[in-house]
Amino acid sequence: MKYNPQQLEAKWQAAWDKNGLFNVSEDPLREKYYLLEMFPYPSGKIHMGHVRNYTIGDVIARYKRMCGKNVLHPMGWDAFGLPAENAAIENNTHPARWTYDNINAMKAQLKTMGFSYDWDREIATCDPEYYRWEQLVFLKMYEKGLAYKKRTHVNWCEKCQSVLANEQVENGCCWRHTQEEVSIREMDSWFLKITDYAEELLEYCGKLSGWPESVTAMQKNWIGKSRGTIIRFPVADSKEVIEVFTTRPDTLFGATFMCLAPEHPMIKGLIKGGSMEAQVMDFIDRTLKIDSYMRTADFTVKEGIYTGVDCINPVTDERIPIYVANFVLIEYGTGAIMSVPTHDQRDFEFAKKYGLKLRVVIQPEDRPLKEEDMQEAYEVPGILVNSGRFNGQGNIDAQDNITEYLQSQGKGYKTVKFRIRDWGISRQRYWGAPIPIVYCDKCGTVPVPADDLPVVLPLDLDMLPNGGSPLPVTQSFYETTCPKCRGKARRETDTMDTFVESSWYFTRYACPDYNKGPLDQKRVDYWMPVDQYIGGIEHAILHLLYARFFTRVMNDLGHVKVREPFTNLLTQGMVCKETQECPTHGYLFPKEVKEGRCIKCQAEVITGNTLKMSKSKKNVIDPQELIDQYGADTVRMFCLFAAPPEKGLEWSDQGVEGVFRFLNRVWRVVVDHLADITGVSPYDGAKPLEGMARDLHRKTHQTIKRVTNDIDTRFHFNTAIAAVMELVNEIMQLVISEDPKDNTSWAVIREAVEAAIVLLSPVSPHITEELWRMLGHQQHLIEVPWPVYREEALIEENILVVLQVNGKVRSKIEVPASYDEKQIEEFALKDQRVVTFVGGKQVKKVIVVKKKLVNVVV
RNA sequence: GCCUGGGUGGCGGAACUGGUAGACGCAAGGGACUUAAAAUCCCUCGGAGCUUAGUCUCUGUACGGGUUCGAUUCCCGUCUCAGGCACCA
Repeated sequence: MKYNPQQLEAKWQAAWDKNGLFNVSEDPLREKYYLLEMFPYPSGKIHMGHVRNYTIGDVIARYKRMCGKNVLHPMGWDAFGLPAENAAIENNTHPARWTYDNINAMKAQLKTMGFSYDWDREIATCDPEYYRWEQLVFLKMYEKGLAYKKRTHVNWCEKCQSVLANEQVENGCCWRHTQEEVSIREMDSWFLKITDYAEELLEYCGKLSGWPESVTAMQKNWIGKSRGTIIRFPVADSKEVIEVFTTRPDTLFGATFMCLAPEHPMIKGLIKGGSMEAQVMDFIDRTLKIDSYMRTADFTVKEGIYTGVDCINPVTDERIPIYVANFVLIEYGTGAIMSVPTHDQRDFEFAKKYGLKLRVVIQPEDRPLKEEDMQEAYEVPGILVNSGRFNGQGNIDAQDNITEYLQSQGKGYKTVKFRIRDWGISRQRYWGAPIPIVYCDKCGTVPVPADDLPVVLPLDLDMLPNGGSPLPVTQSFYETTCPKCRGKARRETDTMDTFVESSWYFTRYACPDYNKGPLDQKRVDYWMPVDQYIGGIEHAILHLLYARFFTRVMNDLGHVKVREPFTNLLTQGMVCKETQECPTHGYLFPKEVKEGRCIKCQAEVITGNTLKMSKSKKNVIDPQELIDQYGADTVRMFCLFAAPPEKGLEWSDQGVEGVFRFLNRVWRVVVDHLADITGVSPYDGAKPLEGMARDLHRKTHQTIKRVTNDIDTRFHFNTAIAAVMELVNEIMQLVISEDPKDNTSWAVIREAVEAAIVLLSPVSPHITEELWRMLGHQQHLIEVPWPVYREEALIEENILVVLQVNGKVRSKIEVPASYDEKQIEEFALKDQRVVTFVGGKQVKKVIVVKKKLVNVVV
């Protein structure tokens, strides 16, 4: 009987489905385990990245289930988003139609992979029954001031025809359109007040012990807390005061000029009627025309202009000039800085360029520092000089002392600044959740009453050919009555960033059918938090930070008990493959290459770098084709075997072959000896064993131990699979080379075969299920308890001891395991090769490591 | 520049707390079976050396040092790759 994966996989998937094998409910008597993979955007087809992500998750889900946990393992769809609108225009269809067709297609594909999802909990975020609760949460946030609208400078992507959040801008470009530079526009926009939670989000980064440090480090970086001091500089000959933010108050006595951001609101007033008014305005106009990416690029030359106005250094009482400078950022600190050219490299360069004064206020301990000799700023610790009463203090101590002094004089105060800014969620898009707000000429901004929710996204309208949102031109949508005065009013036509949906979907999985509120507290409290979350590293900041923020909001609103959503996080690496390029036809799909040549022109194909699989580079493998050829079990196993999950996975067609060969070996070892194996019960440890049977029995239990350890504590599925491969190799050896005739040997073989099947079942669930039934079992494998190794089976009568002389391996001996250290040492010193290498020299020292090694030092 | 994480055979990767470096797999080479091929099975496989071809010797985990009886593993320095942040005052 031949291994026919397609046929038996379909059979078992149907059986699991029919029995509702993966559907779960709350059971207070059992320990819960919530395993979650990041839900996909329904683009139409699953790709290798999905397959890897979901396979890793499925192995853990099945493993935990076999260990007796009540496992929640749901799946759903991040269903709003721009591609649906573009596709709708292109194919003359509707985003909803396109989205739901894609969901159906992808769901069918996921089912052919045999993943153990509870499909009864499926969520699509574009369903009004989902986003109505999101709208409700938005209204509650609005009430508490956590959602607000303001006119401000925002990031605009021309391709998206929409505003983007700061987190969605990468290297000055849109995160979805990496070639599209983001421009700055001034617009009305809705924001969520993530900055209220900045301190806590940062603090908990240090407590997320189940997260990779790289991710928490990135988040810390993004939140960007810095402690510093606000210092008030009076404007000379005026009552005005300019506040600056600095992290280096210790250098205050060396501040010899000030710089303002071009957008600083006080500039116009300061220069009005002054000698420099026209020139300064011209400079500001020129600077602001340059887009923000170019303006802040590191190669942009530092430039500034004197305003003609001075201010007073509050500790030296000296008049210092005020400049406007292109490198000062309005959004950080106060948009004004005090400049200390002697101890800050940027200020040093600026001062040299414009001939400004230098004053050393920190002296190194080993050499004198003089202003006229300086080639660069002195930025490391030292002792304060030229700093009045603070002279002689170490500069680190002086930071607090000077701040306290300023505070006592009313000239400044200690403060904390964050880099993170509020989350801009307005999108000028159609295919998203409507923001439940109404604008009334009389009453102003009015929230939609909770009873009127959901504000349903209308489906009966046509897309605009230019790609813009049809909502602002759809009268039936935007025309409404004011909930307060019943007069004519206009609906908000912006929709929410799709990251809002993904910020709470994981809680909704606990109660997807609940219709009295966003969350059914009882069920959510049972399942939350997510015990293990798995997804791509690309969401290190975006989704994972938003979700942590949103969970805190939901907690403050009383919807969930937890404050952190994800206890453990696994970020899997990308799936990569080398690119192939034809000199005339550009990048080629693997199919377009035959024997190293382009099938269109026969030119020799250039093999390029190994890069993340992407359609644009055409270095993609369609998982469906692999499933059709080898079956899901092979595809799943290869994804796990080729590399540990957090590392990149390099695609290898031969590697897939190899895994397929292995599964065939497992198949044959059972099928070819079915009568012999089923003729006995698995070895139970009662009868003493010897020879190869004893070795195999030991190997079986060693393998159980290794695999359990690899999966449970390390998620190193590659070594777990390797361990089972070793076991299968040993089974084959006994079956083929020894050709056993006795029942005891077959009983040991049966024990080993069953262990191999059960241990492999989370990885390749179909073939193992089939073999398990062949052996006469009735249960589904997922209902079989995870095997436990027997300690006594691991005991070895002889152990191998490595003998070293001066740290070099010279011999290996087998000694009875019962030997103590003294006996082993005696044995080692008598070993012929050890004697040779000692060569009659004086033995200085003998190190004995129990059951492992002896090192003789001469 | 700063913050993470890496660098081990021809390749993907093992080596868990410092104790035999290279598990497992791929590729390659040789052999068995076969009229032949496929499939399958067996053997070899880091490098160099050899008057004893071995249970041999030397060498080898990016590079240079150190600690240790012993270092892929710990410490210091350097190079390099990947990801993130970056004129943040």
